[in-house]
Amino acid sequence: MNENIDSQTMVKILKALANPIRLKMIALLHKEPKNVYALAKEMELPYPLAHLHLNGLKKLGLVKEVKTEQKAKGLPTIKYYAPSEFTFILTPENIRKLYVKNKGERNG
Amino acid sequence: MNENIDSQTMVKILKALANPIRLKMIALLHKEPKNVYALAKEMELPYPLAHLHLNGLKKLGLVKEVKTEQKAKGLPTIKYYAPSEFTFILTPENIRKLYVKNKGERNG
DNA sequence: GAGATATGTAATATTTTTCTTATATATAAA
DNA sequence: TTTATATATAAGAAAAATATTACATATCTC
Repeated sequence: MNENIDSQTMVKILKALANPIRLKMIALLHKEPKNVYALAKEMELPYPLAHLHLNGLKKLGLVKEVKTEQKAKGLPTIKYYAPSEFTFILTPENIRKLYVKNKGERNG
Repeated sequence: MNENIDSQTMVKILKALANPIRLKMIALLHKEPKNVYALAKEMELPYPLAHLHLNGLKKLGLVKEVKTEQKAKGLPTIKYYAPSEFTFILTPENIRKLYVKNKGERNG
């Protein structure tokens, strides 16, 4: 799956994705990077709610700021987000591996 | 990812896996099929809680009954569970596909 | 000036999830 | 006869997640 991720982190990532709003956000941002305001409009959500959900994804590194734009001085910088290029392969075997502690394996 | 699964079902599956107890259950059952009582003891959980969590996984088809055993007549049948052989590949692209409605594509 | 654009946060309220306690059944072992 | 084995469910309590409302800032268009 993903390099040395532990079970607690995996639970956090799964929790982040296990929500209809956040999952759809990933889908929409993958189609085209968007700012929170545009995302909120498109999804018909109040801005603070959209901001809250996108923030959760951002904190876990599932989405990233990919571009900024300032239309005029004084106006807030518009921030465009896109999903990061994650790949999580969920199988019983991979889930089991999350609990096999990885004692810092390295070459050298 | 997985044959014609829709976003709502995916959210349910992710919710089921996005819990430390349920995720560990999958890991433990993958190592070796177990009954709920044994699982509860091993995880140091009260039986009703273990039963509750395993039931959630069972309802979604993430774990299955693989063997039953009755030690004596009158005694309850011991039910052994193991994870089903699921594979969910989580990528932004696969998540996007969840929202592209699949108009019953078939051959013939 | 009102409404739309655009950001962000805090406080509260609501809803959902999770956990505990209690109930019920039945046998074997100590 | 108490404890351990083994199942299952329901009710209520506690905790966490989710959603709303309000606030603060700033410009542009109508």
